[in-house]
Amino acid sequence: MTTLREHKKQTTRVALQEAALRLALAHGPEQVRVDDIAEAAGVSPRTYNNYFSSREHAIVAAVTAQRGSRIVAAIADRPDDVDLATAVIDAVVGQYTDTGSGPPEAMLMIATTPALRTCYVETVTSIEEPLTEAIAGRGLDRETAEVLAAAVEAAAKVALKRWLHFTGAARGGLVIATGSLPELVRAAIETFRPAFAAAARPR
Amino acid sequence: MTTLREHKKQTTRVALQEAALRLALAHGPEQVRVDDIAEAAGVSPRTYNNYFSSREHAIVAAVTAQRGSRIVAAIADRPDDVDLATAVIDAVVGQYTDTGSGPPEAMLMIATTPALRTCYVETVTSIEEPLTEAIAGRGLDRETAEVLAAAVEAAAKVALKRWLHFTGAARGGLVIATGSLPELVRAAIETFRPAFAAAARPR
DNA sequence: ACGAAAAATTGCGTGCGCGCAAAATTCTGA
DNA sequence: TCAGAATTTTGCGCGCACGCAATTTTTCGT
Repeated sequence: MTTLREHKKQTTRVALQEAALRLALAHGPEQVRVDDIAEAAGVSPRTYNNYFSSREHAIVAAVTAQRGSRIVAAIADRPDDVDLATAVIDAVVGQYTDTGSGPPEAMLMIATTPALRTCYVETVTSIEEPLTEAIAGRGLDRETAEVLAAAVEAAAKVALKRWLHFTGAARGGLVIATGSLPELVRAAIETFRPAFAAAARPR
Repeated sequence: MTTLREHKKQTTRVALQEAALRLALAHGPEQVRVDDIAEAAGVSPRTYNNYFSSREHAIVAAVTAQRGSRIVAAIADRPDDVDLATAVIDAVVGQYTDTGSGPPEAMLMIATTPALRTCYVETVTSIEEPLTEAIAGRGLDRETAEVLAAAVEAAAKVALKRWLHFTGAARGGLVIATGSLPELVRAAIETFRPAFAAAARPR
């Protein structure tokens, strides 16, 4: 087990995330350059892009880091007699509960900054592959698992966009009555329960 | 109807698309810079980015331009007694038939160039909004329509990735038996037929 | 037909993303 | 312990994306 290397990589990755979030919260997200983050993390600017492919990525990653692994764990921990749709929905919804979303100011900043908002929604993509594995692990063939995982991901994105839309609009004083984020996510994914049921039925 | 303006915009947009595709096919996609495309279209480099947000976008747009409007038309042209799922699936699948995909060399270039491949898959996103309208137009509430449209889009992306993966792999001499693109798209979306059925049922 | 309003084009400046090759660091086997 | 292999970090350079403000083009009311 090669350890020193992986450990160091993980360390600088976390250092970059935390530096990025801290600086963004302190000076405003538009005011922090990649060079600032790199310097704060004690690393060269070029190295930043070995870890994150955009300026916003590190900031958002500070909040969304281990989402994928948490979801697979949540699904795996569920007894096998729980039907697949329920297990998946609960697992994904669980990731969008207040707990574990990092400091509350962070989410506000992300919701009110267009570039961060976009990046945040895109990170939902990171659940696709683990979700596929988890679904395939419950006996569905891989092809179907991929499509269902993609659908869940898409539904989560839609829910997220709605929520961010309203949260962002709240800045302008206009607040429309709408569900909480977990409720929105659940309702959206629930649309596919019939598809899960049909896919789980051996044909 | 303000016409001169819109007409001119449409003209330069098309000029940029065609110039981009032509140059990319001629010299290879990596060898053509934004400035080259702009010059070939008789427009300033800065203007290029008023029309397309990335270097690859114009090239891909030359092939995918009016996909959204074609899909809504295809759905609208279907008699109302055809069930929604069928109408949507046929409409989307119809867009991935050989016809209308532009010159065949173009698709090969896109399939074998990573940056273009990524961009091409992303353009599927452009069907989301029109698809939402079309579905909502058939009597489903907007919320559900959005989620279903997103799922269809996601399924199409998965199918596209599979197809591109194999097409790309064919370069390396490894060809795995797999369906044609339309068949892949159809099979993927078919997964959601139950969800469409359940959503169409008034509750 | 003309002048003001609206909108598109353009040049400029800045920061970003990344390929490449050299330098530094870490790992492996003897 | 140490030399060579493997991997990571870094500096450099290029082209891209885009905000901004000035300029040019198109539209519209009279």
